[in-house]
Amino acid sequence: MKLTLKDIAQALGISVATVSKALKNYSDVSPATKKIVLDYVEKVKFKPNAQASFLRTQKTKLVGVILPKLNHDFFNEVLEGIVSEAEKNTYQVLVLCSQESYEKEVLQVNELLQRNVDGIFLSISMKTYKYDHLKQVQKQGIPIILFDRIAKSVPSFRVIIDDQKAAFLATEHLIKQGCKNIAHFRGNLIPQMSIDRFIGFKKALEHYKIPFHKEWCLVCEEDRFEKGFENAKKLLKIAPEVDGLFSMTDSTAIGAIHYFKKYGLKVPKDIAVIGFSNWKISALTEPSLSSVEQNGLLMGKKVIEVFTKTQEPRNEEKEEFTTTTIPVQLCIRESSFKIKT
Amino acid sequence: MKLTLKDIAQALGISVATVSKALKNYSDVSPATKKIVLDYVEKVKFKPNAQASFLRTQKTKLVGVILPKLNHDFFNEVLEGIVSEAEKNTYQVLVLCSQESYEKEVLQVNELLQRNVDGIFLSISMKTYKYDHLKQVQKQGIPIILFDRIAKSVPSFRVIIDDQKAAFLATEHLIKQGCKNIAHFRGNLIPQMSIDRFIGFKKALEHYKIPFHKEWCLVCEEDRFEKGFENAKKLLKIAPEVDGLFSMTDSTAIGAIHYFKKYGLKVPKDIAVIGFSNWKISALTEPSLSSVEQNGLLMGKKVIEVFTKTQEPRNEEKEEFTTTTIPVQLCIRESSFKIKT
DNA sequence: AAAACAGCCGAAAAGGTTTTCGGTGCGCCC
DNA sequence: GGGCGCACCGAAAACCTTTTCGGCTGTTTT
Repeated sequence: MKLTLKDIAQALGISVATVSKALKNYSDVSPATKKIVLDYVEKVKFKPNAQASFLRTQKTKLVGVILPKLNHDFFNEVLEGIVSEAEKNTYQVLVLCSQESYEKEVLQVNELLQRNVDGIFLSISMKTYKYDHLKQVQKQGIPIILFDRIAKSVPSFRVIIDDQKAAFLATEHLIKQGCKNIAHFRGNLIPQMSIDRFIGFKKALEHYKIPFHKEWCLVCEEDRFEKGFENAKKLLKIAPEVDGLFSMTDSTAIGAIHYFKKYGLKVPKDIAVIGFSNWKISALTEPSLSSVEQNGLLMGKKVIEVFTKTQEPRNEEKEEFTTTTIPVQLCIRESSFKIKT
Repeated sequence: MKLTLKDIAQALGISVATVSKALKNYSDVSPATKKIVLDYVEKVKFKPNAQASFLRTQKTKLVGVILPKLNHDFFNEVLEGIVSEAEKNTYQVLVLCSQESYEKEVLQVNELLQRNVDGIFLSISMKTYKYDHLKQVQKQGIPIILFDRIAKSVPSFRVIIDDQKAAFLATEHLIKQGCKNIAHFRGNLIPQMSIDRFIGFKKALEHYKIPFHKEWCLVCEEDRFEKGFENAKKLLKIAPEVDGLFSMTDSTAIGAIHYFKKYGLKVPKDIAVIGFSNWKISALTEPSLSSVEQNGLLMGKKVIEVFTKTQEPRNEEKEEFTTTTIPVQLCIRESSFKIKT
C-alpha cells in the first residue's frame, strides 16, 4: 500500500541508500541522480516512514504536554502557543490532561517516555507533592520544561510569570485608586502560585503602609465563581468596611462582584475589585473586570523556544537550566477604576 | 541507556522471542517462565519501544485531531472529551490547529498521515471548499471522523449536532415567550452550520405563522462580540420594533445585548435574546444569557467511541459510515425569560 | 607507469519488536 | 522401539530508514 524507499529504488534502478541520501541532500550523490530521485518522489508523493526513521535517528520530533486542566482559558492559551510554535519547528504535540491528579500525572509522564518524545512540558497538578517522576525524566536525558506551576525544589527549565510582582502591581493599583481596606481571596497552599500572590499582596500593603488584616484573606478552595460569591458574603459579614478586593482569579472575582451588587454595593465606587488572569470573559461583564494579563500565548511560545535550544547541537560547556519570566501587565477596566492616574 | 528486549533476554538467559511472547501472554510459553519474565520486567521497569513495535504491528495507538481554533470554548470541550476518552482506550492524541486555513488543514492532514496515526478527527475550517485531502485519507484506509463542521458532500463517519433542530427550538422558545418580531444574526455561507441554523430559524417562524423578514437577518462575518454590537446597532435602525433575537453564537448575542442596554432597551422585557453554544461566560453576564447547549464533551467522547468501533476486528459485512447526532438542549436563563411556560 | 585522488554509488549493519515456523525433549501408545 | 502428539522455546525474517565504509570508475599527480 504505502510506498517505501525500496519501492523507489527499484522503480529507479538504484539502491535504497542512494535514494535516502538524495532525499537528505548528501554531498556524495551527484546532482543528476538527486534530481531524478527528487522528481520521482515528488510525483508519487512519497513520505518517509516516521517510525522507521526514529529507530535510527532516535528523534521522534514529538513533544508531550501535560496540562492540569484543558477547559481553562489560561492553559488553553498556553496550549495554543505551544501548538502553533511547535508546528513552526516541525514538532508535533501530544496533549494529555492530568485533571489535577498526581497519580495521572505520573502515569502520563511515563506514557510520554514510552513514546520516546523529544521533550516534556508540564504544569504540575494541584495535588502533586512528590517529584520523583520529574527527576526520572531528567535521568533519562530528555528535557523537561515546567511552566506556570513549577516545582520549586526541582531544578529544571522553567517558564513562569512573576506572581509576586504581579500581585504587588494589582494591589498597588487598588491602593493608588484610594482603597484603604483591602481584602484578598487566595488559593490553597499548593501550588506555590497562590503563596506568591499572597506574598506580593502583603508586600504591597507594607510598602504603602496599609494595614494588613489576616482575617480578610479568605481561601477559595477551588477556582470557581461560586467560591467567590460565598467568600464575598463571608467577607462583608466580618468586614463591611472593605473598599478593595484583590482576588486570585477572574472567576472568583466575578463571583464576588455578583454578590457585592446583590448586596447593594456599587463596584468600583464602594468597592474596587481586581482579578487575575484576564480571561476572555472579563471584558464582557458589568462592570468589566480589571485583571492581570498573563499572556499565556507568549508563555507557550517561550516553552517551545526554550525546548528548541536544548535540541541544538550541544555547546561543550555544561548545560544550565534556565528560567524564563513572562512579563505581566495590568489590564485596568471598570471594576477598579475610580481615579485617573 | 534504555533497556531492550535483548537486554532482558540476556539477563535471564532466554531468547528475545520468549520475552516478547511472555509479555504478550502467548500460550506457548510456560507459566513458570512467564512469571520469571514478568517479575524481572516489573523490577527493571522495562517498557517496549513504541516505534519499533509499530514497525511490526502497523498500529501506532496514536490519533490526530485538527481543530479550526484552539482558543474556543466549544472546540475546547470537544478536545477535552477526545483526550479523556482516548486515554481510557490507550490512545494518545496529537493536536493540531488549522486556524481556519484551508492550506494548513491540508498540510496537517498530510503530517498526520506521515506519522501513521490510526485515525484522524477533523472539524473543517471555514475556508475549506475542496475535500480531496479527506478522500485521500480514506483511500489510504485510515478512518477519518468529521465532527461538528462536516463536509456534506463527502461520505464519512460523522458526529454532529442537529443544528436545524436546535435553531428551531431556540426560535420556538422566543415565540412562546411572546415575541412577534424576531431577528436573526447568522454566520457566513460556509460552513454549513450557519445555513442549517438559518433554516431552522425560518422553519420555526413558518410553523408558528410569524412573518419572516429577510432584512432582519444580518450576517456576522466573524464570531466576535464586536460584530454582535455593530449588528445590533444596524438592526435597531432598520427595525426598532424587534422584540426577539436569535443570534448564531453567544459572543455575538452578548455584543448585541450590550448595545441594546446602551440604547436603553430592557433585556428581556423589550427584547428577548438567545444565543448558541452555551459558553462558560453566558451564565455570568447580566442578564445571564439563554443559549443552546451543544455538549462538546459528549461530542468528543462519541468521536472516540465511533473510532474505536472502526478498530475492532472487522465484521465481514461491508463497513458503513455512521452518523452520530448529539442531543441539544435549551438552556434558558434571564435574557429570554418573560413567561413561565 | 604507478600512485594518489575525487566523485559517485551500494552493501550491509543497526535500531527494537513481533510473529512464523521449525526444532527439541518428553511422555504415551501400539 | 518406532511413531505420534504435546509443551515449550528460539532462530530468523520482517517492518523501513539511516549511515558507515568500502569499492568502483576515471582523472590527476609524481
